[in-house]
Amino acid sequence: MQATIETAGERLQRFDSPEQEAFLNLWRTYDRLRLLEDELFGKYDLTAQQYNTLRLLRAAHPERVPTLTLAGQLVSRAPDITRLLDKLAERGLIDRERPAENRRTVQVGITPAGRQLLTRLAAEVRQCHAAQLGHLEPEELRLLTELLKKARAPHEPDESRWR
Amino acid sequence: MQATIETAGERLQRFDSPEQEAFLNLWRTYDRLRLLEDELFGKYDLTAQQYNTLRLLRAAHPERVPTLTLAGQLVSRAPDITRLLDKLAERGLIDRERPAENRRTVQVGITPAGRQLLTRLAAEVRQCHAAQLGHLEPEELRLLTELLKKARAPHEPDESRWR
DNA sequence: CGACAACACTTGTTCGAACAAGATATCATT
DNA sequence: AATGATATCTTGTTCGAACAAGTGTTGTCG
Repeated sequence: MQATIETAGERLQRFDSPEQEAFLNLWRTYDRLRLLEDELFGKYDLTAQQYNTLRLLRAAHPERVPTLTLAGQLVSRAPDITRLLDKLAERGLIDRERPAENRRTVQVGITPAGRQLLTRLAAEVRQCHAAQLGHLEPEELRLLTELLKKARAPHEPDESRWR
Repeated sequence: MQATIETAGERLQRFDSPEQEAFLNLWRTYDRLRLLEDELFGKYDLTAQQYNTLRLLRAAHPERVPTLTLAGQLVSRAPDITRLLDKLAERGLIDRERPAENRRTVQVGITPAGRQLLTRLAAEVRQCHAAQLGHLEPEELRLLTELLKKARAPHEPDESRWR
C-alpha cells in the first residue's frame, strides 16, 4: 500500500485537522462512488434508498416488516419513509397491510414483482460495485470496511442494525 | 487494530459482495458523521456545502475565483452553484464581479463578513470534527484517509483538485 | 465583418430530503 | 369506562439537489 507523499505543510494549508481531512475525504469518496450508483438506479427509476428498501424487504421475505423498523434499518435516515413506500407501492413492488390485531403498525412486504426487479438488477448491481471498488485488494477492502465501522461506532444508536 | 469477527456466512446474508459491503459502510458512516456537521451548521443557517464554499474562498483570498472553477473544487457536485452563491451573496458573505475585460466569467470573493463568520465558527468546527473522528488513533485516521483516496482515485476527473 | 461555435454561467422545473405538526390506535390508570 | 399517555405512522410545508434548456459573451474562420 503506497502512500501519497504529502508534506505536513501542504496538508495544513487545505485542512484544519487530520479529522477534517478524513471527513472531507469520506464525503468526497462517497460523492464520487454514489455517482455510479445513481446512474444505474436512475435507469430503472429507482433511488439508491429505494433499492436498499427492496433489498431489506427481500431479506425479510416472507416475513413482513413494520414501517418504522424498516426505516431504522435503512442506510440513510428516512423521515419521509411513508412517501418512499408510497412510491414503491404505486409501482406494485411492495404491499402493505394493517393487521386487525394491532392497527397501529403497518406491515410492509415485497411483492413478486419487487423480487423480480431485484433479480433483473442483480448482475448490473454487482458490476457497478465492481466498477466502484474492484480496483482495491481484498485486504484493502476489508480494512476500509473495518475502519469505516470503527469511525462511526460511537455514533450508532444502540439498537442499530449497523452496530 | 482489532477486527470485528464476522463469519463469511453471516456477511453473505447481508451483502452481495465485499465491494457492496464496503460501499454501504461508506454510505452509512458518511450519513452518521454528516448528522453532526448538519447540526452544527444548521445553527448558523449554513449547509455543509455552503461552509465549504466559504472555506475555499478564504483559502483563495484575496484572489477571486471564477464560479465554475469554484464549483469544481467543492466536495460535492453543485449543478446549482449559481443559486448557492446567490444565497451567500444575499447574506453579504461573498461578493461577485463581472470583469469588463471578460464579461463571461463571474469572479467570486469572500467578504470581511464572510471571513468573520468563519473565524467565529472555527472552534466549534474543530470540536465537531473531534467528536466525529477524535476516537481514532492518528495512524488509523491516516490509513482511512489514504484508503478513501485510493478508493475514489479511478473516479476522479483528471483536472480535479481532489486527485 | 458576419456567421457560427465555444464558453461560462443562469433559469425553469421537477423531485426527493428534512422537520414539524397532526391523526389514529392502543395501553395504563383510576 | 373515561382520561391521559404512548406508539406508530401520515401529512403539510419548506428547501436544497438535479437535470435540462436558455442567455449573454467572446473567439474563430472564411
